[in-house]
Amino acid sequence: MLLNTVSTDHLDASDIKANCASCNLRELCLPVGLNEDEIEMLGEVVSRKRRIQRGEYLYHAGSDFQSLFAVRNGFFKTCLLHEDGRQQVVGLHMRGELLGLSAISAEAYTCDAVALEDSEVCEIPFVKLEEITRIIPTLMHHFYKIMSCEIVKDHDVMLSLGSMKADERLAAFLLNLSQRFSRLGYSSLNFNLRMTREEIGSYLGLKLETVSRAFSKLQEEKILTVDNKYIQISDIKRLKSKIGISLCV
Amino acid sequence: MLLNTVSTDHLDASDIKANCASCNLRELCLPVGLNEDEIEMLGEVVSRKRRIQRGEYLYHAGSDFQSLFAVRNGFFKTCLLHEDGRQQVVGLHMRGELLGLSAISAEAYTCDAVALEDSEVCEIPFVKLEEITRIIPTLMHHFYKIMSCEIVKDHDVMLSLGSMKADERLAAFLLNLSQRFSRLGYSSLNFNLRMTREEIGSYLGLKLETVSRAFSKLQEEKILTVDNKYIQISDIKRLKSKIGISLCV
DNA sequence: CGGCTGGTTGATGTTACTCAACTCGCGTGG
DNA sequence: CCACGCGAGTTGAGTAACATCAACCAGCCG
Repeated sequence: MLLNTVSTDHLDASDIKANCASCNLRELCLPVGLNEDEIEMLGEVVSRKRRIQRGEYLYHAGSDFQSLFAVRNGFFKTCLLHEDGRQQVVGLHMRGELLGLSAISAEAYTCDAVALEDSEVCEIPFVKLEEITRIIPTLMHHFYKIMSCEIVKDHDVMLSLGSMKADERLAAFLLNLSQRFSRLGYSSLNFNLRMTREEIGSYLGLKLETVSRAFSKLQEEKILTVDNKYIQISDIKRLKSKIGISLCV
Repeated sequence: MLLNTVSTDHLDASDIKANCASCNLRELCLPVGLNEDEIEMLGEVVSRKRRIQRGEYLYHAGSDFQSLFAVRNGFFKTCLLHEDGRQQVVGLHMRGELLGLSAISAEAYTCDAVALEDSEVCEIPFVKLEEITRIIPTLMHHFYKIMSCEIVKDHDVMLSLGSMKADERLAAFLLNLSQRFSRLGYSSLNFNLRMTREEIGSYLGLKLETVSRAFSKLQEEKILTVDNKYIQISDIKRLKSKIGISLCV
C-alpha cells in the first residue's frame, strides 16, 4: 500500500491565493465563456491553491464535503475502497478537470482522491460557487454541462467495462488519455502514464498482469511502443479500430 | 430485436398538461423542498405528460436535446448502441427519476431511452428549467444534487462491473432495485423485473445465460425465489452479504 | 549490498462465454 | 381446435478469456 500522509486542512506555505483571471486554464476550467468581470468574481470564490504531493490524499471518502477542487497541475485518481482493502478506481483526473462532483448529493465525499504525481489544485467552496452560479447564468450553464459531461464519461467507462475485452479496454483507455492530453496541448501520441499497471487494471476491471499482457500484445502488433510508463502510439488508426471493429467478431 | 415505433413529437390525445402541485411524486421528483408558489412555477415549466408504450423510444442517441423527462409512471432503460448492433444498458429508470441528464453536455441525447413497460413521462424543456433554477435557489440546489446522485449511481455500477463476480453483480443489482422500489412505497422483497435476462446481462456486463445461472444459483442457496420475472427475496441478509463478504475470499 | 516496488512472462486454474438442446407461454393461422 | 412459430428462459458441454500463482528482472533507496 501507499504510504500516504493525509492532507491537512490548515493554510501553510504551499497555499497561495488563486487567480482565475491570469490562469492558463481559463479556456478549459470553470471560467469558460465568462467575461472579465465574471472571471474576477469567480476568482474571489476560488479560495486558494493547494499543493498535494504524490501519494497524498486530497480528500477521503466519508469526510465532510465543503469544496470542489479544480486540478491546476498534476494528476489524480478517485477510487472506492472495499472492506477487504481492494479498490476500484472510478476516475482519473487531469489539468482543468473538477474533482468532488459526486459529493454534492451526499454532502460527504463518496470516494478517495489521491494525487498520482505532485499536483496543485484550486479549492472552490461549493456554497459560494452555488451562489455565484445564480448571478452568472453562463457559469451555471457551464457547470451543468460539466456535471453532465461527467455522466457521459462514466457511461463510456461502463461501456468499456461491460462489453469490451482486455485489449479493447486498454485501447479505449489509451485513446481517451491521448485525446485529453491533446486537448491540453500535449502530444497525443507520446505520453507518460501517471498510474501503475495495478491502477489501470482497477480502472478497467482487469488484473495488473492482464494489463501488462495487453500492453505487450499491442506492442507485438506494432500499434504502440511501451517503455515502462512511457507510451508511444505508432499506429493510432489501428488502435482506434480495436474499439470499433473487434467488437464485430 | 424489438419492433419499436419511434415516438412522435407532435401533441396527440395522450398528451395531457402536467401538474406538479397535485402530483404524487412531489416528494421524490424535482419539487422536493419547494414551497407552493415555487411548485406552481415549476408546473408551468413542465410542459406536458406523454405516454410511451412498451418498446417505444422516448428519445434516440444523437437526436437534438431539448428536454429532460421525469418518469411519472413505468420503467425505462437507457442504452448505448454499438456499430455491430449490440447494446450496453447504462441505466434503468423508474418513477420519480430524471432522464436525459447526459444530454446537457453535448446538446444531443447521448443514448437511447426505451420504455420497458407502458409508461408516462413529464417533459421538462431544459432551457426553461435552467431559467427557473436561477429564480428558485432550492430548485437549483436540488438539481445539482440530482446530477451528482447520477454520478454516484454510475460509480456504483462501475464498482460492480469492475470488481464483482457474476452472482455478486446480480445480488448488488437486486438490492439496488429492492431499495428503489421500497423508496417508492412498493415491497422491497417481492417485485417484478421489467427487463429481460439479456437486458440485465447487458447492464451487468454478463451474457444472458450467465444471468440465468446466477439466478438459479441464488435460488439454490435459498436466498430468493425466481418465477420468470417475479422475484421474492427470502433472505435479504445473505443477499447483502454476497456483496460485502464474498469479495474477501 | 539487500530489500522493496513495479513490471513482465509462463504455467495452471477458474469464470464466464459460446453453442446447442430443450421447455414454456403466447399468439397466429390453417 | 390444434399445430406451429416465436421469444424468453433454463440447462449442459466444451472453450476462450482472464485470474491466479510463481519466478524473475530492473530500478531505486537506505
